Amino acid sequence: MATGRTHRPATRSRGIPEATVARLPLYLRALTALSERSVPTVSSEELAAAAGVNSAKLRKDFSYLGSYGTRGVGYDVEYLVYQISRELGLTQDWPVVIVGIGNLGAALANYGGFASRGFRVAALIDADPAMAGKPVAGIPVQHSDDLEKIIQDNGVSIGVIATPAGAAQQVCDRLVAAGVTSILNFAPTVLSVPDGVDVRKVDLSIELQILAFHEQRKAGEEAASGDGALPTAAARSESADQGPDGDMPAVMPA
Amino acid sequence: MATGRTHRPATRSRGIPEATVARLPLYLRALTALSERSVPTVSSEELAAAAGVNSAKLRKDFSYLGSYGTRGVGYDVEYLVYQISRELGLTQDWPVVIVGIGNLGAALANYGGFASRGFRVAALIDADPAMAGKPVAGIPVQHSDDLEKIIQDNGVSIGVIATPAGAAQQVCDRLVAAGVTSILNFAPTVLSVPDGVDVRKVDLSIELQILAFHEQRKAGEEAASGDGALPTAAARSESADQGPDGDMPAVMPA
DNA sequence: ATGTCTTTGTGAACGCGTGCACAAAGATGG
DNA sequence: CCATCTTTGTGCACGCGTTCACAAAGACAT
Repeated sequence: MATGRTHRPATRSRGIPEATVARLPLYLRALTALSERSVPTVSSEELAAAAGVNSAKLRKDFSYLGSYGTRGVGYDVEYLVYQISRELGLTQDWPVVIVGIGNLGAALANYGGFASRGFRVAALIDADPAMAGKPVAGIPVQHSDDLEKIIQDNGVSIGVIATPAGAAQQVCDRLVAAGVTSILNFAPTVLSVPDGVDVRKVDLSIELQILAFHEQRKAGEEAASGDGALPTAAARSESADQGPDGDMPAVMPA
Repeated sequence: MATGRTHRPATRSRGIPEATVARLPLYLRALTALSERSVPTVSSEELAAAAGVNSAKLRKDFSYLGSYGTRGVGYDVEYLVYQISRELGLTQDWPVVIVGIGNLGAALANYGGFASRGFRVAALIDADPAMAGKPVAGIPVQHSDDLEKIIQDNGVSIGVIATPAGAAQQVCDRLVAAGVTSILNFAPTVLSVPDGVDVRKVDLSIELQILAFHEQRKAGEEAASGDGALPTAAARSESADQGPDGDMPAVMPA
């Protein structure tokens, strides 16, 4: 998994644990798949298997939302889809801006899974004047000079940062000042934001490093790294079960 | 953050907690930045601030690696960079294959932050015959028919899946059968893998949904959703502190 | 050498998340 | 209406992760 919670005092919002919130989208995806197959009800056991979690955990998660199941039967798929969607705030439209239209930004802009989840790419913003006006994914790129106006005109509260690390904090500050209160950060930097602003971070490099750690453990051990030979301070390394909407990865062209 | 741990029995590898492992790359990035500014030593307080964590947590994390600090002074930057790199297995070369060269796969292939961390894109693989031979990021795309041979010839143990969800499990199975034991999955699907194989998942859609949840909490509450009016089952919704290498987000062209 | 001052390393307490195991609830059949 | 069977909802215990707070360790000055 490529996630990491940033700047979140583990504040349990109205009794729903953060860990549960993080799993709701997972359940929702599995449920939507069932819904498309016109499955009327599902047991916690089946749904848990589809979502890849423990069934007891799933039931406990749902218990935070209320008692939506029927004992002896299971959960009504359609009803549960609605309840989770509502809880996640997906029944409303969320305009989103993407800042930094490089390779990644463009890939994000092309992602088709936004709309089906209530997210709408309201604008693409880049600092490069040469990009301005050029359409990406059918949306013309706008220059970052107009960032504040774009945010306000569209009532945007969620921003995606896909700029180089050096620009991320500055972009973040402007987004926040303009009214954005939730940020998804792809830049490899720790963003500092005022209280009340949520930041979530996606960092491929970190994910790979975590995999490498475990990989080393699996492969190694017998390789017996010379633990004794500690280097001096100068010895630095030179260093098919298809989702409903999401038939594509998070970032995929149509 | 766009991460989610998948299929990991919280097995504490040789005493290093999983949560600590997930933070090591963060420390490493901060340390590398200090190293580039030729800062010789750093205190836990300073480093923690740079990495965006609590200083006590950082010290405890480091304590799992050993006693690398000097009381009254702090940590030797270069030495710590080396120790963490070694612990994460970044002192060796990790050949990686990317399967699914769509928008995202291409963006990943162009990511420059791989090499500086010991990761090397050994091959790009796609199922589309039209893609075969076409260079992406200077690397010719190979057809998925040759997947097994590519894995084995290059000694690849880490695979990145950037295919549509429908193909992900099948690709995963083939990767695993060919010898891959760590997978970074960008497809919105729960992958099932045998024991001994690590899977980490990156899902943009989930991250946005989590943000939407908190956003709704912040904006809402007074919006007073009509909780009483429960819909029938049919009422479904229609639905600049620059990192060293990582001057770019995880996925950015050179 | 002695004292002071800074910073590490960690013992201990606390809180969250997980999973077990079971009682309560309801469906279903006779 | 009663018995049986399935599945939920949850009380409880356990373990991991976080944080506090402080003793131990060393640098540095005198």
